Amino acid sequence: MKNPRLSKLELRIMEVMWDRGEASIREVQDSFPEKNRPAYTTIQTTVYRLEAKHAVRRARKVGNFHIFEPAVSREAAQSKLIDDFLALFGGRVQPVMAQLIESGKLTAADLKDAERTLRSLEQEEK
Amino acid sequence: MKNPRLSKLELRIMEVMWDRGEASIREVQDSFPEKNRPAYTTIQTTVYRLEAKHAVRRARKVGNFHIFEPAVSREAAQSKLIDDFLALFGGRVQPVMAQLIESGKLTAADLKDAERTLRSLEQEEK
DNA sequence: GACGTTCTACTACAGCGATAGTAGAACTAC
DNA sequence: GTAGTTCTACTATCGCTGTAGTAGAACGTC
Repeated sequence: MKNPRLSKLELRIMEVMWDRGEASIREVQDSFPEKNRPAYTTIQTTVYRLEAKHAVRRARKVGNFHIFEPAVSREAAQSKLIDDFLALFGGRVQPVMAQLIESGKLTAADLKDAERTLRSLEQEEK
Repeated sequence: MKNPRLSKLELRIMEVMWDRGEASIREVQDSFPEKNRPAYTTIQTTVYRLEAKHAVRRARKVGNFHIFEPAVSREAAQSKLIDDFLALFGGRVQPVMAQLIESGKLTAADLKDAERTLRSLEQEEK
């Protein structure tokens, strides 16, 4: 129940919540490009499911509509996502890195970046 | 149809195919730990679905059973997997790396490794 | 060649996610 | 305070995945 598994659409909705701090169903729907925008009730159903999973909660009511806010952090959700993904590779990071490099998705610049991140994290922990 | 999306169980079955080059349904089933081994027909159904997706094909028949072989490469399948995953992060590799580092799943040693892989790949391309 | 074993081909079903419709409540603008 | 708009709560459906059962064919052993 805590740190639930989020689907693609659910995650897309959570992004809006995380970015804004809170959002109504209408706001979430409007955040989709006009072309390819799900029906209001599609978003609604999915937000309700997020609520059932305790990923969002109703923050307050304005007029006749509810405003929702995240109940899980972006970090926690992304971490869960990555765990699930790594599990498909036997939980090992190495094959993922290899595949990323071979397909050209991970460049030398990305690696430099990663090293910087790592070092600054190490710094913090001291 | 080419480079299909594979589910967790499908992928687990493909691993056996890739490792051995070919396998019967029985062999695939036996590859699961005794504790937590799906029913024979569960594997069978899933192999049939892989066949429908053109991820495996029937290589030959021995006695009254079929032997299957991969029809997509591990690289292609993993690449698809990673693409789908990255799409959840807006197709960008950076947030994934950051999350991996922060959660401690990606260490300095892993990064060194990755650099080596990258360099040897660059070498090859010359 | 009869018997038990193993496999195939097919069917079934439940849970989840994406999708959206409908009825009725609530609100807003006159 | 009535009319149109918007939202809620609920319901429905479809495709995919994991799960497995059943009937009958094929096979191996004596």
